[in-house]
Amino acid sequence: MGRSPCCEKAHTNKGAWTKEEDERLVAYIQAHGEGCWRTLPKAAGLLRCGKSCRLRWINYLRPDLKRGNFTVEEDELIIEQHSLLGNKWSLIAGRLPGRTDNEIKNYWNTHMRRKLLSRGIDPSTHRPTNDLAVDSMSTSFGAVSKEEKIAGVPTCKHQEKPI
DNA sequence: AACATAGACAACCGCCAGTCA
DNA sequence: GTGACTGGCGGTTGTCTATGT
Repeated sequence: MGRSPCCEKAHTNKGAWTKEEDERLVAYIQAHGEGCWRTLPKAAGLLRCGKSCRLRWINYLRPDLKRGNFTVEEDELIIEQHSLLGNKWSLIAGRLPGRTDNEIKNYWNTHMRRKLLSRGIDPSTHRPTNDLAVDSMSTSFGAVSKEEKIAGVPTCKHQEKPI
């Protein structure tokens, strides 16, 4: 069928955001709210894709973000939530005020994986690493079945979204 | 001092699900 | 009921910095 691209790629900037772009985006959102991401870049005078603006705002520019190191309590909460939810980063982020899904995902993939491995725990199954051979296929997290969702495992869409 | 490697994190890509005409 | 559009998500990549040799 061929989806239409989310934006005019030929006329959009890519890569790292400049300070000026950040300022434009923040100023626009403070004045008009988040609104429609597709039209926002044009309205704000940014040569960026709407998705890119959304990501930049959510992951970096939002005023309620708590930046800096994760606390021990946050570490433990992430491990606990990951063992329950798997790679549902947005859900985990919803339980950590001021943290974003991207931040948690990066933190997991760099720090936490190694931390768990050093404890002898497999980061994807939360089982002892020497206990892995058995049914490792069937216990993979991140692949939540429709049945599981219907049965009450919270879905990420439009739920528990941090503002 | 120069280079190589690893670590950290920002940003992009493709897919999926919800909404609406 | 159907298809297009949009927002949102998770996986992956790219780039910059720190550390080791």
